[in-house]
Amino acid sequence: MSDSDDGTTTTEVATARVREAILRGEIAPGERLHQVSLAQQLGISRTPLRAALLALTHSGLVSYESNRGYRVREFSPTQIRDSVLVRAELEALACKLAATRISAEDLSELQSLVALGDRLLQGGTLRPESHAPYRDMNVRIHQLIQQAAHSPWIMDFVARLQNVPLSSDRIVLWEHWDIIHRSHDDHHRIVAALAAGDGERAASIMREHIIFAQEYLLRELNRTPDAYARRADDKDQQEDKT
Amino acid sequence: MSDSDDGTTTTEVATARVREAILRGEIAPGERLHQVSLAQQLGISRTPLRAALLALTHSGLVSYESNRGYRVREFSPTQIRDSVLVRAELEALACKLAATRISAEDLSELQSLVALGDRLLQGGTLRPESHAPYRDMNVRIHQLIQQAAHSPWIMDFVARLQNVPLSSDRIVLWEHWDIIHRSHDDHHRIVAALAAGDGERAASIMREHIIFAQEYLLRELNRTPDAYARRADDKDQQEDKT
DNA sequence: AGCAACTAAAATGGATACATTAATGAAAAG
DNA sequence: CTTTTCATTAATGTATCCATTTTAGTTGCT
Repeated sequence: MSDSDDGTTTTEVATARVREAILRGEIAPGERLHQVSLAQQLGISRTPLRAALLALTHSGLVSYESNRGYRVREFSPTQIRDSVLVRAELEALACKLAATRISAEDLSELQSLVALGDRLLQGGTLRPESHAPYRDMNVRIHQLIQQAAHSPWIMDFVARLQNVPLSSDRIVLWEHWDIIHRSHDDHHRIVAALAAGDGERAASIMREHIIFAQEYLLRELNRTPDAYARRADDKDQQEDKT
Repeated sequence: MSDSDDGTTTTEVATARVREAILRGEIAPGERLHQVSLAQQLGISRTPLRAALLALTHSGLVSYESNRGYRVREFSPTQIRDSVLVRAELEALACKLAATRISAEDLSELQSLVALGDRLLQGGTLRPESHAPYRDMNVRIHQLIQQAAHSPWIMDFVARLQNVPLSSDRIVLWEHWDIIHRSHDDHHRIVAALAAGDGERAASIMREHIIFAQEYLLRELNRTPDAYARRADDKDQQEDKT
């Protein structure tokens, strides 16, 4: 087995490593994923690598054709926009379900997360060292609501949609702090609606919250295409257990 | 390789066969899927079988734990109900998207499918030999709308949700022909709304169309639990290429 | 007699060797 | 000179073998 064994199976570490390589853009979309060279590169045999590629196929990062191997999946601009619509609908449904099912613990954690966001945004802007905590808070809020919905499919499907480039809610344009403020105000309202048991209202806010963020991001990238490069800086710590 | 080679790979036929066995209920939910015995039973080696089990895991029929093997996934009644809510939301979104994107060909196929349903329902009831054509028509309408939405995720996610027992739109209570009539009237209205470009209206009807069907099915199964047995009679010809 | 620890058997995870299919390039014919 | 066909090469798909982990059974101790 590989030297760096952290308790998990070789297949799982291979999945994580190839996944990161793809998300970081080290392998271009459409590019072939040679089994032999990749296995050598990772220092493992083809067996666990094939399992990893299969896993990535089903999490939507890789495409496959019989006897013709695996490729990094590529997405059209339309597909990218559509993926956000689907995610918005799913997270809105999560709000509806969570409103009647959320536990007191989860609700209070949501409220403290919102309060944490307030502290990070104190002074009107975000200091660079607050970027990572803010992004983590954002991710955690969304995850927690999905978890409170107690629907395995919502979490699973949303996780797959997060793999679509430019669709992840982990991409934040840090310099646009007015937008960030508005976005965090949405968080306030969503959590308040959930606390009040008003799932429909939480869902409405969530839907707009997600769709606008994507729309704004794409608009800005059209204006200043170089902003995309910043995305690669953000380290990836999201797991993918399908 | 196995004797019955129809052009596809061993992994693919193994996936299909295990999938059918699970959907037919030949392997009970929660039951272990022994790799050695299953491979022997199928007359193949463990390698393609493991690939098949991994595929089924990611299509949601099988669960997996490291070093502890695969099991037939089991679903709680709540999960079953929730899965239909998710599907309803996804198919409603498909309507919204399809309304502006559907091609003339797809639209006319939808209209002829609705007309076919009218012919099958002539006389107020369904003859037994019309059951299969009616179910296929129903499935095709839903598939066609998803296809017209041009969103790979919607089709993919809905396909996974169809694997949840009692959630498939291929289950029809044939003796309740009044319900079938109402359901087909929904088809009329959905297609008409799509033709008129009114995606919101099509979405509303679709959502109710799906949620009610499930609600009614579960209610009837509570009254006469033996009706569930009929499900197994319906042959399965839906493919799962993820 | 009950519980714990150790041992053996069986099942899963991974590596290697073999078979089959697709891709590439060269050679021959039009 | 282009095109088609055939042969070679390389990559994927499958089978078998080995390693590691889990689990069940048994034995010994309290």
